[in-house]
Amino acid sequence: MREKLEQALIVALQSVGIAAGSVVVERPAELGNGDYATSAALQYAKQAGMVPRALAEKLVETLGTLDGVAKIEVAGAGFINFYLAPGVLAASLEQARSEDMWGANTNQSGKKIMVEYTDPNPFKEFHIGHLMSNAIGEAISRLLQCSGAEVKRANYQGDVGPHVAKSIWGVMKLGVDPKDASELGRAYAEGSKAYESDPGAKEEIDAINAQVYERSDEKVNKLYATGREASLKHFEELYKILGTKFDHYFFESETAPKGLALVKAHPEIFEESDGAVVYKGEQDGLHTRVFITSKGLPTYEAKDLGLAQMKSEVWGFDTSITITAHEQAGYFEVVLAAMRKVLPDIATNIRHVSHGMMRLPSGKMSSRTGDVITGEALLRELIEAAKARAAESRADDASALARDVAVAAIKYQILKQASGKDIVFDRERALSLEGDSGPYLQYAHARAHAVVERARTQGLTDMIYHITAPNDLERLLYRFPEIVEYAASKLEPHLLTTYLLEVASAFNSWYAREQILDGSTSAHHKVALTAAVAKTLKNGLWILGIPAPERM
RNA sequence: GCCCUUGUAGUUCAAUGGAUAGAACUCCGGACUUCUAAGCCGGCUAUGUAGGUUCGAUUCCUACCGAGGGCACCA
Repeated sequence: MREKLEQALIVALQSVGIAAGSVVVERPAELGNGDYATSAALQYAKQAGMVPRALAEKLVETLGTLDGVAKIEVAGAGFINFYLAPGVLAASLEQARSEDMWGANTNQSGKKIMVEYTDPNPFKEFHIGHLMSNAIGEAISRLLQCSGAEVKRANYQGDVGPHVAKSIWGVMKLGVDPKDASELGRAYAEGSKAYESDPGAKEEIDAINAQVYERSDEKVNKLYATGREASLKHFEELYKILGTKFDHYFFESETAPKGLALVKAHPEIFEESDGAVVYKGEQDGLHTRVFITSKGLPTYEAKDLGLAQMKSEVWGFDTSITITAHEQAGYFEVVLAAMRKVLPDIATNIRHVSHGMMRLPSGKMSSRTGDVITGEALLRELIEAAKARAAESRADDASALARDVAVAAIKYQILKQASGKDIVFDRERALSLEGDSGPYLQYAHARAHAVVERARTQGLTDMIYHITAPNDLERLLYRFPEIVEYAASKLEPHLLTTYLLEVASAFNSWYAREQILDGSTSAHHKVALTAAVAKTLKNGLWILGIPAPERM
């Protein structure tokens, strides 16, 4: 429809002697300004030698009547607003009501895309940053799936490296149980502190680090195997609650030897400096980074080269997207610059998406100092907060509902804002289940679902009528597929989140005004509209990775 | 010092270069013997500063001020 209007406008402009390469037809923010609008008249008024309003009127006259458009009018300084024909809206409502794939598109059809996210490290806490990466990564994966792409979810975990050595050292020192995942986080904090303050401990930890790579010490091997397994098992429980199912797991213990080999095979690209092997990023306007330490161990940089190679070996992707916090953006650029030389074919298909960080009002969280809110602790708190209400709800399983509501609350808080910005974590706000929140969307969905169910038991069929005067809700629903497309093209889930809030809000207002099951003939249409709302919210929430319970 | 991100109501966030800058939380005030009150209706308050580009700037450019992050053997 948009393209059709743009084409018609270009033709109309030509008739007044203006060769416009392109015109922009947009969605007015206010529904009162039509379903589509253009400011072309304002843009080209000068060129046409006319006042904007006169040009706009001239264009409207030239456009005449368009198929699917009920009304075209000039407004404001010279905007041209298009109002869709009721039949067009009715057709899309019918799709919304009846089609399971409502909202999906085929823009990325046939594309194979790997999305890597969450990336927690065994032996460390699963903190809020991982929750953030998980929420964003899952939503992006689903946006791409809804665009027709074949998506594989990947999780890359650091099971070797200094943090592991610190944790193992802490386990030995504190004598904690390595089978207990939460104790490992504590052990890590202990080891990390000692590493900085106690030279003796630093030496021991460095030794353990080498032993982990070489598997040379029985006791360390055993602690390592037990702790690694406990961590990974613990993470799986969280993924289950969060609704993520990974297709591929990569580990630093696997990427390390590959990365090491890649760097060593390219002495023309990497050079030695102070005993380490580095890549001079200055040649690309960046900075130098170490790929192999002076002790001969691969750093994260080298491992990432190995990872890229592994990824393309396990699955021939068209694009691989890595989602990390913004603090790694600079690092990633250097790795990518090096990768363009070492693995040029793969590097062109790698994309990095960075998001802001979760901050405490007091400042940055740090797992090294233990100043963190773990993802698990936060989820637990949220579930507790949701329990009282869930117990009074209509849900068959109150504890399952409490969990769904908790996941919605935290994910919504993350996905409602543009991904580049930091999120200031406010406990009270996160625990709030009202207003601009995930549960608000869930509630609107459950409500709509309940009405449709009731209509079914009454034997009332839902049917979209040929609308005479479309209301805001009907016009809003029409936009859903476009919003999904737009959010997918930008890899920005928040565009969908804010839209769903509008839909839920419009539905709640409408619901408060209208009696839906009023026994009149229009009840058929109102139930159908309610079903369309339910489907839109359900599909939209699915894309965001937020559960949509049917009863609350 | 250099690089990246970022400054919008008291607070947390929106606004593909457009129309009266939207929500929510907080606070105040309402409605309901009707399908779910995690809901609805009404009220208060905002674009860091100074220039520039443009018919039009929260959005683009420049400078300044503030915040966060990164910049050699951590991930």
